[in-house]
Amino acid sequence: MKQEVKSRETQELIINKSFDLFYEKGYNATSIPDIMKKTSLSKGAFYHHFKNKHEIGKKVIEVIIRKRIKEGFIVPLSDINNNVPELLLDVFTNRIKNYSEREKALGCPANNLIGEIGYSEEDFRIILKTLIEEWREALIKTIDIGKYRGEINSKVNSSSTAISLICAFEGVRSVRKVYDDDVIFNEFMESMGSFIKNLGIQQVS
Amino acid sequence: MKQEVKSRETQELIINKSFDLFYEKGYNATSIPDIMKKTSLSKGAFYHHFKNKHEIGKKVIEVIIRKRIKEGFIVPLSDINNNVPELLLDVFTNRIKNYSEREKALGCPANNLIGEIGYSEEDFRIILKTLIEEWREALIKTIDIGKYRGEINSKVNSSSTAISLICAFEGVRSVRKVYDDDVIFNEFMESMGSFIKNLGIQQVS
DNA sequence: AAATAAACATACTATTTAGTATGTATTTTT
DNA sequence: AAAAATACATACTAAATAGTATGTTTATTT
Repeated sequence: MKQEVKSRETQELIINKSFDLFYEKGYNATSIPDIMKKTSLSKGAFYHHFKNKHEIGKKVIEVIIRKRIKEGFIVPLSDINNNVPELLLDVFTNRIKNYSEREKALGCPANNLIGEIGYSEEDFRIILKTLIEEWREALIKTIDIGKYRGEINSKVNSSSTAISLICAFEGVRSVRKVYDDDVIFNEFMESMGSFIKNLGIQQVS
Repeated sequence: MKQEVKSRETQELIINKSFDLFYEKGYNATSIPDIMKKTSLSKGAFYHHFKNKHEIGKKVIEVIIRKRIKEGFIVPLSDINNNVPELLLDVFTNRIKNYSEREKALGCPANNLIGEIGYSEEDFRIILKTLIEEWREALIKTIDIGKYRGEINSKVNSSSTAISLICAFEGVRSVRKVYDDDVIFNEFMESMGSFIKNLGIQQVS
């Protein structure tokens, strides 16, 4: 029992530190020795718990990145007392203001990983796709609730709107990475704001 | 004179093949030996023409990626006989349909590179920022022309709209990478289409 | 045509890397 | 309490890597 706890703690430490490094340096640029330095553990510890680098990559996506998307973008949508456009405005614009300088400069961990995978690393692609799908489904549900309540125009296509919100958001976090100020975020929030507000009024066919 | 031509041709070959590899495998995952295999040249040739890997990275961004953005997204905007919303619709949605399977699967080369750079590689960041700025300025001009002609609502913020278009577009090319079909593109085009059409009509304040 | 310089090729070094083999201390099981 | 298994650490191997040093051939200059 005591051993089980220790084992889990070690694994979590390795996963967390791996995430930090992948986020800062990228997946390919991070080596196993890099991870071991950060954890103050040995290579023996790593290979006792994980099969190889690919394995820790998968775990980081499945556990850490998934948790971040869930807590940052899916859970906040369940605050259904709030008006739906307000909710979307909050999740996709207001929250940007609270990002740390580090988060602004490093962008979205999921998106960074997507950028790194080419034809290779098919495993990563599939897990990341699942995460995006979970996010998208939650958004569709929220938009549908908005329609039902009359807060969102019934002509709005929930599915395509959901994808556009995700894409625009991932896009701005990516583009922001090349800037060293918040101009891009501020401009984006203005335009995104009117896009979301427009969901409530009559659309062009 | 003959030598000068040969030299330039060799450099161009190395730059082109490097771009192909960076696009397919990513910058960090591509080694100098990888590049040399693709060009059928030797290491001596590489280091005769370029100082190091970083140098070729810069050249690829400055020359190839810049050319792609210019030809693909800036030049088409100068077709000012066309109605501005139509022009934007063409550049940001219709053209997606003509992408090859390879381009769909690999996403946007510039965006992939942005994803890979963290705090490191400050040089790349600055060049990429310049490219985005050039793109943005061209878009702002186009939108302003649209306003002047009455094709775009005067209340539209040209600058924030330009950034949003770029972000959304980069975002969808990124998100598309994790899918293996065109569903995301199609859904995006619908929503992006109504966003652009909305630029022509009355906005919510 | 001799001297020079440019355009490469080949062979090497030093470092880093993923992954393995083998050890040891600590738990857990029997 | 002995045996076995777990959680690591240390020391290694083999391959890959960026970059250099030193050729050799071809073009250019004098």
